[in-house]
Amino acid sequence: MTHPLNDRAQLLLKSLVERYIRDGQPVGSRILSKDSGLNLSPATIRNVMCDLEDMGFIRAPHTSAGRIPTVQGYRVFVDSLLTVKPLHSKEVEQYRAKLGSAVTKVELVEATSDLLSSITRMAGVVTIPRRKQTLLRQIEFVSLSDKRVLVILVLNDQEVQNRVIHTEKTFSAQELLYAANFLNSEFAGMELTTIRQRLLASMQQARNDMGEVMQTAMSLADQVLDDKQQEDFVLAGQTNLMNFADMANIDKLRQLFDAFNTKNDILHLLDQSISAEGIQIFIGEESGYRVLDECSIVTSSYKVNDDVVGVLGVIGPTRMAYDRVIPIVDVTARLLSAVLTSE
Amino acid sequence: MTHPLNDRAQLLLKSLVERYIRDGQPVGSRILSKDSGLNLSPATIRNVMCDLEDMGFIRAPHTSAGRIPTVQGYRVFVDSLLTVKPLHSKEVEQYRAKLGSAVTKVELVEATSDLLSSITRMAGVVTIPRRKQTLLRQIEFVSLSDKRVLVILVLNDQEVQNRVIHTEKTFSAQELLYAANFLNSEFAGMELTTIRQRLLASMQQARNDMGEVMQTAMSLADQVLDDKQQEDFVLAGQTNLMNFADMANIDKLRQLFDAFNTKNDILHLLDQSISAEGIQIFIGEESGYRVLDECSIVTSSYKVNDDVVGVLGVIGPTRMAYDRVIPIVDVTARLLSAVLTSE
DNA sequence: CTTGGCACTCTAGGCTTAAGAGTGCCAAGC
DNA sequence: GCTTGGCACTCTTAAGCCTAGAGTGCCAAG
Repeated sequence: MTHPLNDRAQLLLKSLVERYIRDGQPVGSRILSKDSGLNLSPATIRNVMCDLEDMGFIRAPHTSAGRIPTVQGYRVFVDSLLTVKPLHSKEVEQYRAKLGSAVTKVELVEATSDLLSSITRMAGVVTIPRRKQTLLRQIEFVSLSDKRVLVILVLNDQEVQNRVIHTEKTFSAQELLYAANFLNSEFAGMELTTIRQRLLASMQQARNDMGEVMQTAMSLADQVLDDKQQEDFVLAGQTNLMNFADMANIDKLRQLFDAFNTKNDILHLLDQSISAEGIQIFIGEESGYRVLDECSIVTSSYKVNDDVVGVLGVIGPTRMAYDRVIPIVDVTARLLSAVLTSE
Repeated sequence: MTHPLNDRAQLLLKSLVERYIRDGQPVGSRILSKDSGLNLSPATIRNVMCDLEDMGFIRAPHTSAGRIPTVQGYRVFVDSLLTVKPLHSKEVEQYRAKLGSAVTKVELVEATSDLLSSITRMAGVVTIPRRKQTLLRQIEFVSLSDKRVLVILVLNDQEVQNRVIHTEKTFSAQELLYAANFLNSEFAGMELTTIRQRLLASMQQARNDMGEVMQTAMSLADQVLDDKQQEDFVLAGQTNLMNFADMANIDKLRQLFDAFNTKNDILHLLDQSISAEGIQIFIGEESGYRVLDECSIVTSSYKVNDDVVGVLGVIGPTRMAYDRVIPIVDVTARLLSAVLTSE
């Protein structure tokens, strides 16, 4: 459907939202009359504002205040009225440099989150990138004290994971070396999920043919591969949110912070953006989570080699400078993708 | 020196502080007259309160409010007037169970921090335990892609550390295995600092006598051992602090949260407790850090095998229930020590 | 369709007032 | 000499009142 709004109404809505975002004060007809560029008297403007209110795009906090945007008002503004402020290339260069100085992957994610929060002066959030395909490069066993074995997985040539597993008997270093060699020769270079399937298959099929050590090696490997990658995100600048009187009462804010700590809700919300290309915006109650009622979230997915692997974004008050935040999130996502892909 | 306070003044100060901690309201002479158990009229009490004010233990927020304790007042209260509320053994058992369910060391520290914050409804903090003596159990090398080697250190039979180092040439798996075997046979079971010293010594002494691989092994090991353990702490329940109107303005609170994120100041403060036996308490400005002006911190060191390895504590408003918090911190420190020692 | 005029409504802030709490001091009493 | 009731005084808090100002909706004229 097209908007039931004529050009003039759209322009006025745009002016109103921009003005409100700038000043944080309800906007009245007089201000809008001067501000909009149209040469209309306040009375005329009032008529239009009345229509806009009927359609649910703006509302008056009380009789004699101006109007402020509703969630639907912001929505229209963001979807079809917004003029985005592109970033200067100088700034972009600066940001690129900041991300470039990160060494490990975790540092990179943290740097990105910091970057988002410091530029926008709101809260920045970046999910830990998923591994799209996880190739096993190498597996090693180290025997610890009795009945405990340390398993080291080298994945994708970059990442290292290790965990300790408990076994039924104590293995000698020889046995473990033997097992590792076998697994490496058999499975190195393959995908973890594939390996897992094959392991299961051969364990059932050929139970009797295998030596004891080999059997154990397989069950060890199976234990190790049997856990899903848990999702997580890194948050920066949450204290920035304490500067916004918008989220008036401390109690709301506390609930929000608790949600950051719990992580579940936020993760679910971010997950929704992972499938969508480009910038995604949740305004106020749109997110569906009560704690975020007075917040907006601007997100973008980011990629490695054209595969989406994570989401980043900014969380702030509904009344935020979308024209600035959107390009920031967009550019940051691109920069992060570039860094991850070039590695 | 002995207190310049007679018994009656002490009793009244005690009553006043207890009452103020309970209600959060300035305490007047009438209340104290009923509350203290002494059979004295408000007028008499007023005289004593006047003395207490002159000595700097209490003060009146304004002419016609009651009195509230000053930092020095709290100090006297905590040092010599307090009657501590011991915990029920049932509770202690419960706490022990909570800590017992943690698997890794990090989980244990987090559980402890959670425990402190959930019982006290304030913020809990636990430093990551220092390793007092670090025995090398095993060292392993895994060659990654070109010129990068993954080094795995197994320490104290429990801990595993790994890091990636960059080398000048690419080593074969054979070479690395050889090097690891050498280092293990030479140094397994020794302390890291000792190993480091010996490595340095033999590298200078016998440079020419050693094979190339051996030299590299040593320099690899040297690179790995050459980093100090960085201090850190785990914080839980910081949002609990948002419930205290005491730290009235959001701005103070924000500064405090920022200090939690920066970690430096808090770490320095906690460090001061690591040398002191038993419970340590910083009240208000005593801590020396402006952000903590309206907070008190109750800490205790904790041990592994009688060696102090860390500090834990609780951070809350100056007006906290010391009689409850002190035993909680004390018991938690003992429990944590016990769990760490028994491992 | 636009506009000036106008009555109306509602808020924010300033001012006043009254109630209440608590004090310090004094003089009387044990 | 300590204790106590009495009393004048101070200061805060909340309520009530009032006014200025902002903004509205509607209407009738252009």
